[in-house]
Amino acid sequence: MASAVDTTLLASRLRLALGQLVRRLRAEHRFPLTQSSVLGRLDREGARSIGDLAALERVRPQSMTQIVADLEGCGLIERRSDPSDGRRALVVLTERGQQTLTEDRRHREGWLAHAVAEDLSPREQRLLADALPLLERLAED
Amino acid sequence: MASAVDTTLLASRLRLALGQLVRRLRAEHRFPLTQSSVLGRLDREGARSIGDLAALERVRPQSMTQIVADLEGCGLIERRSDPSDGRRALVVLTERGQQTLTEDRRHREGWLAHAVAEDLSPREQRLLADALPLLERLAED
DNA sequence: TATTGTTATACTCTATAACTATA
DNA sequence: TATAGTTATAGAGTATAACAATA
Repeated sequence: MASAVDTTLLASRLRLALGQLVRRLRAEHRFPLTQSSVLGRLDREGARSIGDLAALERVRPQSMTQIVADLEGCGLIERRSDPSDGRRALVVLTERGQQTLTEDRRHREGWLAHAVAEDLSPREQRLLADALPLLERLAED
Repeated sequence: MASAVDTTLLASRLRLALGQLVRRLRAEHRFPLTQSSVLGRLDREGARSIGDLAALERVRPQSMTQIVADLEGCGLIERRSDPSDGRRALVVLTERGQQTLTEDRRHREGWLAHAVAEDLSPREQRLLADALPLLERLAED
């Protein structure tokens, strides 16, 4: 059996690495993290209400209103009123949003994808891919 | 040989997970990420100038000035003028900063350490620990 | 003149509180 | 009255620009 992991130390180093990575990402990417995240989610999962998006992205509904307004201003998403409930606004990707997202992916989403592709060996990429679901679980709940 | 990793997709999912994790961390921790990072670094590596800290944490010197001023306001660090260069200000942990840091660690640094300890199996903790150096390398350069 | 650090100011992202509209 | 969303405002965190002090 492998030696036990010091979870406190692990968390501490993870937090440090996360902070630096996010600062680098913010400097490199065209879209704020949450906006990018919302675009990707709409692409993968289809139309969503603002409240749903807020819950999924773990921001307040008021914050999501602003995020959606910004994306709408860029022409990347559209609102469609829910026919069954006049209060709800469904958010969908526009064609331009779809294109922008695809472009972004095709260009490897900038710095991070480049770093993953260039600085990590195939074996290390595999290791990171295996560990990623753990990060996603930690982020989920 | 294992199948090749889609680095674009990997980067995309990693970015998503990072965004959510950082939002959760920001909500859970007593110190902003960078302040916490600076305290930990001073503890591990000893006195550092403001310019050095800025470079290491990848923020602007002006931002580090503010961060150090906040930490000084809380009594967690002290400035000492460098006897060999009157321009430089060396930043050192105070006893209280040391205590605060130790406390924080002892309490598992809050949410993240708890999540790592509770939500991940020992095997998964090991996997995350193995992948962590990769994240640190990505954050480094 | 180059380097270290500070001050002043502004921008980005998200939060809280109060409000409107629909159910 | 409860729910979905918006508007207004504030706060944290970091950036850029202009400046002061020392080398």
